[in-house]
Amino acid sequence: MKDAMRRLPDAELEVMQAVWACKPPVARADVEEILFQTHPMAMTTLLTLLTRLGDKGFLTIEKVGRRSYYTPCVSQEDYLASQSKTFVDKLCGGSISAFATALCSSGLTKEELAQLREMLEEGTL
Amino acid sequence: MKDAMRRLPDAELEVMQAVWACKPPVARADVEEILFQTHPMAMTTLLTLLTRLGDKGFLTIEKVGRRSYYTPCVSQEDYLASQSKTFVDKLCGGSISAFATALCSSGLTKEELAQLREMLEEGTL
DNA sequence: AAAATAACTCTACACTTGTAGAATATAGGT
DNA sequence: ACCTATATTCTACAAGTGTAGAGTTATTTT
Repeated sequence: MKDAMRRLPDAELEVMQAVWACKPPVARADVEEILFQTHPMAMTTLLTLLTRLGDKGFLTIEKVGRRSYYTPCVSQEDYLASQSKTFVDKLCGGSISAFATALCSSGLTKEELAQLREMLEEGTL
Repeated sequence: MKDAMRRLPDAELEVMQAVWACKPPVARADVEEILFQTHPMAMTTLLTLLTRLGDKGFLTIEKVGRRSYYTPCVSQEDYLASQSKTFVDKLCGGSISAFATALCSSGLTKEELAQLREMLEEGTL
């Protein structure tokens, strides 16, 4: 489906996830508040990462006075779908059985694996 | 199961995959031959990557005269298991349903998804 | 309107990654 | 023992990543 999409580095991904968690358009302060729980960083660091995400085409940045507002250009669903494909292709060499084996010994609980199986069952989802 | 294991950068992963594809201990030339198909690189580049994999604890390097032999310290299965867990945790925020949705829209064929579901069914695998 | 404040951009720097030439060391032939 | 081919290590460098201080600009307060 989704064409291979550039993989975001860890810090940018965390910022992106915080943005996705908000109703757009998103202010820096919103993102900051969410990240405060999991990955506190200097305000300028956050702004650098937001700018880089804009450069990479993951966010649209709109300026109003001295404020900037950020809106995702890529949905979390599309990003995850793309990365899932990349995972199976690049890491598992395209082998579904290798992927299944990996999942079974990944440390996911039996319940989680059962849940996954069931969700895959429900057709196109 | 497996503790979170450092994620290998793309080039190192490709080398590691080539090493995994051989019966250990593996000589540089063996790796080179496999990589020639998919990712040709200068010999010294390959040697740099092998050394870095040694430094990171993914390979044991044994010298015999001027030759070096490489043996994986981490199995492909363990690495894949670890990265699968990381994928669900970090990218999907631990949500199996997000993961399932991602897989369904990843571009994997209906058949591949069915195969995955069936392999998850077979108990511990 | 000047001063204080707040938000963003610029600059910076250390570390990682991808890549490979130069230098070194060693086995093999003569 | 010497020269040569060759396998590995050193050195190097550009681009990417994580991080944040210094500088700039625009809003708010007095």
